[in-house]
Amino acid sequence: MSPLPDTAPETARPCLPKALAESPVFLLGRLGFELKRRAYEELEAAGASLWDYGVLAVLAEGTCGAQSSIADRLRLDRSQLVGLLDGLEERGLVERRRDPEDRRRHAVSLTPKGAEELTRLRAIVEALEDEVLAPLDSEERAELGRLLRCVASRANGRSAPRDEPVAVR
Amino acid sequence: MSPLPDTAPETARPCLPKALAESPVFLLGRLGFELKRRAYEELEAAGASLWDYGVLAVLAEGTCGAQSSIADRLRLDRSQLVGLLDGLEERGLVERRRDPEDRRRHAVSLTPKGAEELTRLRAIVEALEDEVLAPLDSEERAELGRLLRCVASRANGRSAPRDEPVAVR
DNA sequence: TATTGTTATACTCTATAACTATA
DNA sequence: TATAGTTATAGAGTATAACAATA
Repeated sequence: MSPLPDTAPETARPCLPKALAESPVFLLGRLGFELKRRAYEELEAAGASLWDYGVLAVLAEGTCGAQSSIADRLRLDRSQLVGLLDGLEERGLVERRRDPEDRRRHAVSLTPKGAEELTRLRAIVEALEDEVLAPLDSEERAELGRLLRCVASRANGRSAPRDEPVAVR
Repeated sequence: MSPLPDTAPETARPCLPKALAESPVFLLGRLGFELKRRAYEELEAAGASLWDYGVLAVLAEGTCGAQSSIADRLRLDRSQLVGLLDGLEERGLVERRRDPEDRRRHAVSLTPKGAEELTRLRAIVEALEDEVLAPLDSEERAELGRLLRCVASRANGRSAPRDEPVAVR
């Protein structure tokens, strides 16, 4: 009605347009993005990166016979992994050793110190998880998890059949 | 057991470590990120960007009395908005006109062509939505939407009280 | 010649800081 | 002086390409 008053009414509180705020996909995208940003931020404050966390988590499931297998699992480019492993190795969290049978390869494994670090980082991520999921009771959390896994499993199987980077961060 | 065979068994199919793949927050982050990437990609193929979509969606709810109000709603920096509006204006989708009462301000509004474009882009996003949510029946979709809104509303109210960028993309 | 790990380079997106014109 | 819009610059993150060693 009034021609553009000082503080326009439609922008009194900065909020997203309904069309977006109600779209599940938009919400998913925004939440996910924000979440990653926060995880990144908090891990960084703890002296690590989200990628570090991913790498350590992969190695916790067993030594990797080649660096590229880590990269593949995280859908990370090999060249990016190099720097990450350099940092982790310097900090004594992982160990690279040449494969005597194929001297091009490096077997990568977690050191005891690396396992400790993973525990520490996991605690940080879990705290974030608790905080973000706080508005949901345990039943709702389980349901959300189920729905997400359902969506994710298809997205994995179909939308990234080859080399589409999915990016842990 | 066997010392690092050619294709290490634990990496037969490149998949995420369980610790990550089962974490709802990690799933949320990954899905959201991937989703945004795809939306960005598909809109770009249609000659627009995710930001364009956001800006048009904001304007569809009414003329904005100042560019900064658009930026605030999308949690986008003012300086970034300039280029976006330039592009949209060149394409005749939005209109900038000086506010006669405060000549520093530009009122921004959607043109009829812009409204059409929004419809077109919305269709693209909705198609993506359908595709991604395909594994869920309509009841599950509604439930997912409910849970996400629940989590998001708190995240908005709490985690970004001031100037934390939440980024449409 | 193909592959593993590595290094170097370029590009995209975003964050920050200046600048102008109005108030 | 403060604010709206704009422009310019720098940084992070990532993608791509070239490279050396080994197969």
